[in-house]
Amino acid sequence: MTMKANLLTHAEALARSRGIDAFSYADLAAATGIRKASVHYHFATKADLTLALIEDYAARVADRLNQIEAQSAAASGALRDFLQLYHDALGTGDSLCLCVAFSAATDSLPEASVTRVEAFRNDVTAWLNAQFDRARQDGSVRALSDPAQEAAALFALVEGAQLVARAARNPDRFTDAVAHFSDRLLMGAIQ
Amino acid sequence: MTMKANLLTHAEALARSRGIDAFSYADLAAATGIRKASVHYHFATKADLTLALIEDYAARVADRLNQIEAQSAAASGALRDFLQLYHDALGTGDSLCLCVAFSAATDSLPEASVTRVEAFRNDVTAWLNAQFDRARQDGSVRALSDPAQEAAALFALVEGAQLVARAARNPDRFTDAVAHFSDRLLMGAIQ
DNA sequence: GGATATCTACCTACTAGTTGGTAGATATGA
DNA sequence: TCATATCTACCAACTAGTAGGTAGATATCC
Repeated sequence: MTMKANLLTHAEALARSRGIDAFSYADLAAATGIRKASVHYHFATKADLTLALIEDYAARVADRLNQIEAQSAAASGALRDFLQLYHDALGTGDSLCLCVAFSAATDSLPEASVTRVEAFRNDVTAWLNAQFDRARQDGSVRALSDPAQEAAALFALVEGAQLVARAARNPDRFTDAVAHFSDRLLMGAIQ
Repeated sequence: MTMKANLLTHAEALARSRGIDAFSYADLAAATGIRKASVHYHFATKADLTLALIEDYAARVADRLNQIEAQSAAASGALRDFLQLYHDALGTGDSLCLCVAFSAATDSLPEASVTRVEAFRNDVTAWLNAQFDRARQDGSVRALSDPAQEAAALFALVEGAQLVARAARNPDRFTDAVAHFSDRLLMGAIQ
């Protein structure tokens, strides 16, 4: 792995476990074994670093969502995988998805990153919307209402569930919070 | 108002709009017109300040929830007031409820405050649980499942909806995210 | 009543450490 | 030789927190 990729990996882990405000170039230098000035060589400012973080993250999540959509036989299956994805992002309960971490610290983020996070949120919500549209066709979600409404609600639910689970340092809290929604996903023969 | 109360008011506003990490004793001194050392006179350390903040906040919210419960003729009315309370906490979209702000910054909080926030979260969830129990009696919530499950889901939903609305600087996003739940609250003759 | 002592609420001036960021030298490999 | 990647050594600005002092209100004792 290149040092740049290595720095991004460590920065992402730090941002997700501590928050963007709560890690420094010194932390990053210590984690990778190079000097602080060398970190600045790869990411001139912290604004550059946060933007690289969110872009890298958004690309990976987009790939994963496309993959989930392609693999799923019904909307319910895709939504179940989506819940699993956000559950797994918690690790042992000490890590948030980067979007939650960034949303919580909007004020200390440069404008470009704020805009990029907003675009990411919109993309994920649009993906959820598409799944609920599918569900309207395949009938794999019980008691379905308006897809856009469902998408907004589910996105807020998983973000909030992550926050609660991480604060309690217990990933089971995520499962508890989404249980009611999970129950609406039908386990039809096709999935 | 005493200077101590004044400091708490400003500190709460700063914590809710910027986050706990993102305001300093210098900011607080500037906001209240006294010197930094005088802020330390009232709150010796930032740990003391955060604990005072959450205790003050928890007491006020508990009072408000008791009031809501007492005033409501049906569970659906209490839950509607609860949604309104969290909606209003957003202001014009630049402020979170203190619980969300503190949950997002668990790592930079002293242990005592983390514990206090956790207790607050449990209290609010218990209150929601009680409302869903009531709903089981008065039938004012449509498609009701297990009260504990509903409480965990609704709490995560409002926290996530706050995060999304604040990141987008638009309180309407909160309303969108909770719309699906709102629709389940019956507008019976008793409320 | 008047002296003494204590308390509240603030002050100026400081410390030790951290932050993001820079200048310029040096090593490494194509 | 030249670009890439690293280094040492710094900087100004900020952080929470401390030391030591003061004006004025309030209590206590003779």
